[in-house]
Amino acid sequence: MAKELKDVTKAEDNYSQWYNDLVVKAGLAENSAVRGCMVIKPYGYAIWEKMQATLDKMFKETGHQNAYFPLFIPKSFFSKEASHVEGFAKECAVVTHYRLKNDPDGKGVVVDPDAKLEEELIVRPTSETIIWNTYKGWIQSYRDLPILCNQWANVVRWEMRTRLFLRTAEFLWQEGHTAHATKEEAIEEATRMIHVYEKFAEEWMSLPVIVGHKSPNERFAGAVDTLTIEALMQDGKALQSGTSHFLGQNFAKAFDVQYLNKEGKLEYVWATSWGVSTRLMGALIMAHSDNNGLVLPPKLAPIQVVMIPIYRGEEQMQTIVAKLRKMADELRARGISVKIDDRDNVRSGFKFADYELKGIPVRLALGPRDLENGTIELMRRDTLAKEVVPQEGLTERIVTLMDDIQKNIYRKALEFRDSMITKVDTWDEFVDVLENKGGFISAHWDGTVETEVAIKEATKATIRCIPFNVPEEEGRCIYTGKPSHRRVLFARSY
RNA sequence: CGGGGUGUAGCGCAGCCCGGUUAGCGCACCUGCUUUGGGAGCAGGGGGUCCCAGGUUCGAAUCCUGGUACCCCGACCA
Repeated sequence: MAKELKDVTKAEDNYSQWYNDLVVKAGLAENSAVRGCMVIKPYGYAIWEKMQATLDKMFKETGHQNAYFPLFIPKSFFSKEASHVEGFAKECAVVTHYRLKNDPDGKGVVVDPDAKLEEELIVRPTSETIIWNTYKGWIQSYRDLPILCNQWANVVRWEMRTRLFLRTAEFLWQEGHTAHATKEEAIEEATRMIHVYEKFAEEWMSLPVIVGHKSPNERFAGAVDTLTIEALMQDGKALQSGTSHFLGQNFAKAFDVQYLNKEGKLEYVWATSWGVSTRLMGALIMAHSDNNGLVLPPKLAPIQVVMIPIYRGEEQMQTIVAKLRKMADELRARGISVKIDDRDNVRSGFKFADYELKGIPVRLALGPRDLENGTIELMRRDTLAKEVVPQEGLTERIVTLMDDIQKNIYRKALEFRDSMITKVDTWDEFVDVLENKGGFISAHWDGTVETEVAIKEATKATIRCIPFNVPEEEGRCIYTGKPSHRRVLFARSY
């Protein structure tokens, strides 16, 4: 069959090809004509919109407001924070001219050399610099603080290698940028927001994540501390799914943002920034999908219930569809999104397969047999289990089922994730687990950047995070044998 | 930027090595009939700058040279 997916369980050697295939066939996105960019198709965008709406609400509940800052950043802004420029310089798209003209030698257009910009503009890879340049004008006194802004935007990072959703040249995201009077308040904000992401991942995406600190080498360019949520994909690779940075006074100093405190003394402002992107879509797809396609958690599924009439002849179809409409209305009244697929140009078997591919949580099929018996066939996508249930009480059953499915998907992902955290105390074991099992490796590390880099070079594994809740434990570094006070999590990652 | 692969109908591909009628197959699409409880069947039909440019040749999808795009694997990264 044209739409058949490869077997995911046999895809270890090329999981990313399988993933790509799924994203395209499920109608989420496709590669665009522009290098490294993607087209997000309506179905994929509908999922992203649900994510957006939920996150946006959570941000507002924690006191934040939305704002918007320019797409273009003057080049000089970038050089103001040294480690920031170093981190992003290699992947910036640069605007050098502002006009085209007809090609004097013939067809088409060329860049007009007379239209060269005095100062080049960078297409934002992230907005710290332009925002802090703006905040400078907003902040004079402690009464102006805190500033708690979020921006929904696109950013561009000219990556060498791209993958749909996980790493595209242009991607959609939100970036929160806050300014505070004290260090403690900024740290509290960064911590609060990583927990917002944690809650969103676990409760909406059914995606278990590990929350912790990034190691110095993995830290955001310009941050004092980076907090992260790390998820595990089904191929055993980790995915950084959201980050929240404590920026210290680095950007305040770079952009000279000071405020007058109650005592009349000038002080530099403390900052945070935090973001999640369309990469979350990749996490959602890679964490839950199976050989039949996507598996969407009900809270993020654009369509939660699909109804398919089974019929012979026009007359029977009318009767069945009318019955389905009534059921659909009842479900909608309970806030459940329902689609009735009464197309008669495709057969029901095709529809079944197609909605499974798209990950619709619940499928209902109503046919002549059910009309006689007062029943309906119900299938849940997460387990693929089918049962024939009475029409009586259907709405209540489905309301409960939505919750069940949401939790079951989470539980399944959690069991897998936990089974893929391996405690390791020797280097041989470390290498063996990486090669043959994958997943997170909980091991001791001497705390130095040199060791971290050496391990990365030897194995491609990086420190994904130093979990918040990791217990103190004396041990010896897996690589150097030097003393260590706690385990950290290593993994190969996307 | 290095290594590998692929560009032929909307999609997936065969044909190329060994040049030769009107370029072919599956899916999709259109029309009709029969079907419809797990990806329908039959019949008819539409759709092509064979990636681009140059060269060899009586003749190029096929051979040669150069370009280009995309995919996979690395390095870089959310």
